[in-house]
Amino acid sequence: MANSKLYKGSLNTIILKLLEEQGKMYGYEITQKVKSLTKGELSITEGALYPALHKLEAEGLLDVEVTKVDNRLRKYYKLTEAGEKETVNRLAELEEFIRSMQNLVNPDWRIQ
Amino acid sequence: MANSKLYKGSLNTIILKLLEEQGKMYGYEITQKVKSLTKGELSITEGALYPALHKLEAEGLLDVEVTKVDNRLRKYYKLTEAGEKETVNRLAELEEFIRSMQNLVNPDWRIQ
DNA sequence: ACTTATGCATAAGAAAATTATGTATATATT
DNA sequence: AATATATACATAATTTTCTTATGCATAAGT
Repeated sequence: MANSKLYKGSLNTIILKLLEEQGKMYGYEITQKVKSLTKGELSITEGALYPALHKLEAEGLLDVEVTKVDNRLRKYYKLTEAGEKETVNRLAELEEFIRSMQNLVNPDWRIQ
Repeated sequence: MANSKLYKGSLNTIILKLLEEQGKMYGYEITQKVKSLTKGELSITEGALYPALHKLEAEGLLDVEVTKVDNRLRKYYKLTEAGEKETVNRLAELEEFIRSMQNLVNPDWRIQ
């Protein structure tokens, strides 16, 4: 993965944003969604994703619902109320960060 | 620093980009430049900056020139030829990364 | 039969920061 | 004159956040 080193620190925000958008998702689904949304540019490794989900749950930002589909386990995650609030904050931070990065590396870019 | 956790992985690219732009810079100057360019949004800590400069130098991407100004030490860094080539690659990667992140967190954004 | 996809998880290690600390000189403030 | 802030470098200890490797299990494709 070309950009694998670059998304450090934003994984949690990506997870929260996707859950805000999609309502509920399970781990494997998140990895596939990120791949498709970024046309393969970013892939989340399982070694990063699952610990991140567990931590967000421990922090009270996510709720889990375990189900079985086709005889296989699925753990659906969704935002708690606290998670919804926190998502707003983290997204604002990430967007501000992206703008700052753009100012640094390409001051000519403009956001419409 | 609000966004301090978010630029992980991009510090080296930021350094290279600034040196490409400015020709030569010293460490303290880089910290101030990043602050001013991002209106205080990003600040590079010294504990991150100096090891990064040393590493880039060890990799042959930077050259150093030590001078004394007002009886104080300054270490001016500039890109080597290898550094100039690498800067192009890393900037392309970072820009691609930024676009990917935008697709994830705000698909409505467009780059002009 | 074998491989790939789906789905979870964790441990070991590496990378890249933060935080804390240290040294030293110059300038501004009280 | 004393003190604080700014300038300028550096490194060690620690933490955060990944990657890589490994493991288990079922389903679907070849």
